[in-house]
Amino acid sequence: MRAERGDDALGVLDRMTCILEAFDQDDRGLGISELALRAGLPKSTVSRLVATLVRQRYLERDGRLIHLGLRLFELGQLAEQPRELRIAALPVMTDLRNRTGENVHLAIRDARAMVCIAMVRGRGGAMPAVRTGTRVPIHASALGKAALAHAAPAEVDEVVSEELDALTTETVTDPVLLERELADIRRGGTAVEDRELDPDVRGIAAAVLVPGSGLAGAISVSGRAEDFDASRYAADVRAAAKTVAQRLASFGPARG
Amino acid sequence: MRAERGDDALGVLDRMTCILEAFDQDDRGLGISELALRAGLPKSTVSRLVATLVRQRYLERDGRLIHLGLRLFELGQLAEQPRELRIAALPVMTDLRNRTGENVHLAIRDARAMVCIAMVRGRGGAMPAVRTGTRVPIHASALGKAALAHAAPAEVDEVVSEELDALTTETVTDPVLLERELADIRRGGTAVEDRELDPDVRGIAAAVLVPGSGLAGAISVSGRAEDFDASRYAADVRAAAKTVAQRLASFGPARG
DNA sequence: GCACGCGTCCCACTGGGTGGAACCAGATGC
DNA sequence: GCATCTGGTTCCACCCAGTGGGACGCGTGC
Repeated sequence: MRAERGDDALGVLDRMTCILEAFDQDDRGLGISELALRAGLPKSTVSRLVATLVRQRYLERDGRLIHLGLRLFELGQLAEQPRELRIAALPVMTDLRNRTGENVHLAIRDARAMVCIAMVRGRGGAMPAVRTGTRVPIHASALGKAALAHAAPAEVDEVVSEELDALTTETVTDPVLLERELADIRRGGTAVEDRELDPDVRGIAAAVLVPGSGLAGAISVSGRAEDFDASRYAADVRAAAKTVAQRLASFGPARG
Repeated sequence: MRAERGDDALGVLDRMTCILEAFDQDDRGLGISELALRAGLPKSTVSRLVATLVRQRYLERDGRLIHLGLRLFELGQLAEQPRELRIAALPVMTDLRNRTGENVHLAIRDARAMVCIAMVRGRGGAMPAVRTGTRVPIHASALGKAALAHAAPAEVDEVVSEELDALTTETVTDPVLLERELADIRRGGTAVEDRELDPDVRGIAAAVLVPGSGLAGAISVSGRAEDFDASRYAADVRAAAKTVAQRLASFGPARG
């Protein structure tokens, strides 16, 4: 009954990962047994490791329930890539949201997904489709398509070749159509998305491209599908992305 | 040349902590040697552990430079306490910022500090004194005082008895004065702060108190010291805190 | 060229980590 | 009341993952 990982040479850190991984979006604390089950580890091991992790403050414990700890949140905020981008982008995002009144998102590409690292809520109170810290599939969002359009052709092929799953009836899953769309994005500078991620949301995004060091992320404006006119915001989004890139470049020399 | 921790029975997880702890606010990546130095661990050990942590994606590596990884950011966002509070508070914060036009912060208490978990930038573009993920001393901020006022008397004593350091000339460091102020806060429902944290910032905050389960955090409005009138926002801040508490309570039964 | 600093690899040693089983605590039920 | 169940902790003999000093290789600068 070993832990279920491809390569079964697992050290303490791998076990720890299994434990931390076990938590997801929306559970309110797990007990040791449940945790052991999800992590695929013996209860005694989990009990011991959890005790250590609680001492280290990566986990918190409230009676029998275990939670991810505040310390983890703090550490996460120190992560460089999101931190720098967020600092560069926040004022620009706020400005963009003031101009448009819509929800504004900032995300970083990670493999086949975009990780949302900041958000400013619009005036309308439209429930944002994406929350900070969550991932969205790269092919099914304006953010993702904007980013993907500026990836190396080989990478694009790799993403596109894989089976693209449809999140709504509108999601573009045809490789050819998607590639064509990416070409348009490269030309026009913005990517649009029409109910491809959430049946009630539309959006428009632009990539944040830093001259020396390439793609840093993407920024988007989105709102309720009924009354959202993407074309109206294109210029603003493009300008915002450019400003963010400039600010980012001015902070310090690109790394790598 | 052992790692410098009070109790020197250190396992892998403790070593890992030493490594992750080594990163701070504003460095742009560390080399193995520098990291080993800061962590107080042998270079070979650090090299090996870092390799593992990179595999686990807690760290990222870009040539010789090591960074905290995106995965850590994602995990951190899953931490329950900040997540729930943030979800409950964000729309309310946005609304509060629209009413006031000033920077709005949300924080959670942790021992002698307040950890900022969300922020909405004001209209004025005043540089916020506090960023998401950072800590501010509990006695030197509106957020902190609002929270502290609702802690158990024993806890208050514990905090107050310790030496309180002055961050500016205005920071309240006298225990007696502070206790008196806390009493006022309990009475009036809001805490004010006048250049006590940053010589150019003033603010006002209210505690988010959830009936069954006590203090969940604090919410504040702050702005440039010159033209900031705390009293004008008192009612709004109080109302916002109350709304957040209600939303939080409505999400699910209190834990613990 | 030589010396220096940085990162990785090697390898004999050992104690931190393991996990099944026993144990304990509280809740439920008849 | 006793039996039972579920969830968490502790025990302890076994052993392999992790250790770290030192050798090695690489790039850099004097």
